[in-house]
Amino acid sequence: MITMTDIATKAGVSRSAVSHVLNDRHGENIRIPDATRQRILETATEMGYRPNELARSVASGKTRMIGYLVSEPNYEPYWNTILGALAEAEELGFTLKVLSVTGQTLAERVRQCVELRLGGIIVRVIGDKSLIFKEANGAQIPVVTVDEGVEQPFGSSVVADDAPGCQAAIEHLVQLGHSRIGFISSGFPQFNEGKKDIGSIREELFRSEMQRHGLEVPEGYVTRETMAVFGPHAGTEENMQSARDATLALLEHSYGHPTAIFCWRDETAMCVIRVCRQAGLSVPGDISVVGFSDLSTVRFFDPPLSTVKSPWEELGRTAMRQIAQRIGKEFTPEPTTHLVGSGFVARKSTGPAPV
Amino acid sequence: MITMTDIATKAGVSRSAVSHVLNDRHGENIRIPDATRQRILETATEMGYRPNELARSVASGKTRMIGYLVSEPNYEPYWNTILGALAEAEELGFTLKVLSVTGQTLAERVRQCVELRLGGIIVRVIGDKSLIFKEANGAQIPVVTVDEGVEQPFGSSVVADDAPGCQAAIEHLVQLGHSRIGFISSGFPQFNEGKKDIGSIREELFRSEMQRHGLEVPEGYVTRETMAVFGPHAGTEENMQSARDATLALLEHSYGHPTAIFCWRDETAMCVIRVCRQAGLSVPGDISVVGFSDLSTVRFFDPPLSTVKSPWEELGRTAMRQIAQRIGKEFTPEPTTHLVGSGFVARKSTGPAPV
DNA sequence: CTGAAAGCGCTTACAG
DNA sequence: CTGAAAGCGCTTACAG
Repeated sequence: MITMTDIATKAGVSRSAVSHVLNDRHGENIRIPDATRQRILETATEMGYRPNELARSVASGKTRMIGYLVSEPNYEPYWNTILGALAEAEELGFTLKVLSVTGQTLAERVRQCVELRLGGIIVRVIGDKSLIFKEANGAQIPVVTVDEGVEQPFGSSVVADDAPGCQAAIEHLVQLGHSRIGFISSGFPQFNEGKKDIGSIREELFRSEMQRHGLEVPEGYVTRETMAVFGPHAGTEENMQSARDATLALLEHSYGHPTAIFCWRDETAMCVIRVCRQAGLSVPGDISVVGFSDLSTVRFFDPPLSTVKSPWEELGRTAMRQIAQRIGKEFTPEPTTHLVGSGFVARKSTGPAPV
Repeated sequence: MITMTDIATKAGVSRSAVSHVLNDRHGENIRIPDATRQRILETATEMGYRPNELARSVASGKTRMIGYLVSEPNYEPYWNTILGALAEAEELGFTLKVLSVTGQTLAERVRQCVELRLGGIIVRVIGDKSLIFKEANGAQIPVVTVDEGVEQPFGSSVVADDAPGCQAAIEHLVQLGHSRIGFISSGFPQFNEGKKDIGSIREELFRSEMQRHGLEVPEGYVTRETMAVFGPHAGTEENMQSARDATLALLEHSYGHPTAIFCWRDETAMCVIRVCRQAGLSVPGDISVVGFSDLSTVRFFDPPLSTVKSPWEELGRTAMRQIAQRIGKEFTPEPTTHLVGSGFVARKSTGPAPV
C-alpha cells in the first residue's frame, strides 16, 4: 500500500502538506497554493492512494467506529434495530461493528470495545449491564441502550413508545364494533420475581385504553403465555402449549369468548389464529385477532395479520443519533430517555364484530 | 487511557519488555525473568491497562477485523448468514464489521474496506461485483462471496447445496403417497435475460428428483411467480397476485390439481396455502405444501410449514473460515467453491396423499 | 504560506 | 536476557 510519504516524495513536498490537502484542512495557519494542492491531489489519485483509517485514528485519538452489543441478534426485532443503527451510522459517516454477547462472553466483548477504542456503544443486552457501564465509563465511551423495554439505571436509553400503536389498535377494534376484547399477555414476570417486561407494559396500556373507551375487562379476559420465540425450543408443539392454553381459556370463558383478541406479540397472535381455526372459529369472521411487532412474514400469514407496528428500525436510528451527538462533546453521563412512537397496520385478521 | 509507557515507567522497565510480556511473546531472543514478568503483569492490571488494538494494527500491519458487504441485510436469510459469520468470527478471535451496500454506495463501502485495512471481506451483494474484486485485489485483501446463488467469476465462493434438501422433500412426499407433485418456481429469469437464479436451480433439482423416482412432471405442473419478499411492495395484495396466479394455474390444471405443491421459497408456500384454503381445499388434508428456506416464523404458520432447511448460518460460518484460512498466507486469488448441505424439516403442511 | 519536528501507542529486529 | 532505537502511517502545533 502506498503512503503519504510516497506521495510527498513524488510530489516534492512535505508530508504535512500532503496531510493538509488530503484532509482538506484550511484555516489561519494553513494556506497551500492551488498549484501544489492540485499536484498533490493528482499524484495521490494517480498512485491510487488510500488513507489508513487506523493510523489516522491512532494519531488523532478519534475514531468513527461504533459498537453494537446485542444478546440475541437472530430475533427479528433485535436485528431490525441493528439495521436501523447501521443505516444511520453509514449516513452519518460512521461505521458499525456488531458484537454478539452471551452471559459468558459479555466481559470479553466489552473489553474488545475499549481495546478497539470505539467511539460509542449501543447496547441491546438481556441481563445485567453494569459491567458495560463500568468499563465504558472508565474508557470515556458514551453508551446508549436501545429497546431495553423497561427502566435502565444508567446511560441514555431509547425505547419504543407502545402507547400510540396500542391506542390505534383498540380504536380500530372499537370502530369495527368490538366491545368484548381479550388480551394475551406475557407470563414471564412471574418467573422473574414479578419484574415487569414489555408484555406487562402492553397489558397496562390495553387496560387503560379499554377504560378510556368505557369498555370493561372482565376477570379472566387477560391470560398469559410464556412461549419461547427464539432459541432451540421455539416452535415445538410443547413450547406452544402455553399460548394454546391462554387462547383456550379465552375461548371457553364463562361470559362467552371475546370477539377480538389482542396479543402482546405476533407469534402469539399466529398461535391464537391456529387455535381458533381448530376450534371451528373463522378469523376474522367469528373472531378478530391483533398482534404486536409487525414481523416481516406476518403479512404472508393466512389471514395477513393486523398488528401494532413497532418502530424497530427507527429505534436503532435514534440510538445512533444519540451516540453521534454525544461524541465530541465532553463526556456527560447524565441519563436521558428518548421515546419512539409505534403505529398500527390493519390487514385481514380483523373484521366487523359478529352480531 | 493508560499506555504501555505508563506501565514501563511505573514498573521501571523498558517499553519493549512490557510489550513482550503483555503479548506473551517468548522465544529465542526473548527471555524475561519471572519476577519482572510478574511485576509488569501486576502493574498492568492494577493500572487498568487496556491495549490499543488500533495502534497494534498500525504497528504490526495486521488486523483482525473482517468486513461483510451485504445488499439487503433485512431479508432473513441474508442476515442469518451474517450472524453465522459473526459467530464464527468471534470464536476465531476476529471482529466483524457489516457494511450495507446499494448500487449508489457500493464504491464508497469498498473504499471504506480498504481504508480500514480490513483483513478480509465477505460479500453478499446483488448486482455487479467487479469493483469489489478490483479494489480488494489491489489492496491484497482476500474476498469470499457467500450464498451468491449461481456462478461467480472471481474469488472463493461458498454456496448452499440445495440438492440434499430437495431430495429429502421429494422422498418425504413420495413416502406419503404423492405422485402428482407440482412446483412453483421463480419467474425472475425472464426479466433478466434468462439468467438463472436459485429458483431455476431448485426447479432443475425438482425435475431430476422426480425423474429419479420415475414420476412424471406434466406440462403445466411447473408454474412461476415473481412476488417481492422484501422492500416496500412486499406483502401488498397486488404484489402477491403472481403467486396467487401460479397457484390457481396448478389447482385448475386440466389433469386435476397436484396432490402436493413444492415451492421454491417459503413466502410462496404461505401464499399457496392461503389460496388453497380460499379454494376450499384443506392443507394437508386435500393438498400438501412444501416450502424452501425455513424462515424462523414459518413454524408458527397455520399449519406449521414443512420445508427445506437452507443452511444460512453455516454458510456464513464457512465463509468466515475460508477468510481466516486465507489470512496470513500469501495472497492467492485462485478461486474455490465450497458447498454447504441443506436439510428438510417435516411439520404439518404435508400429509398422506388423498386417495 | 510551508516544512521540520514531535507525537499517537504500539511492534520488532538488533545490539549488547 | 534486556533495553535503546527505528519504524508503522498518520496528525498537529509551531517555527520560520
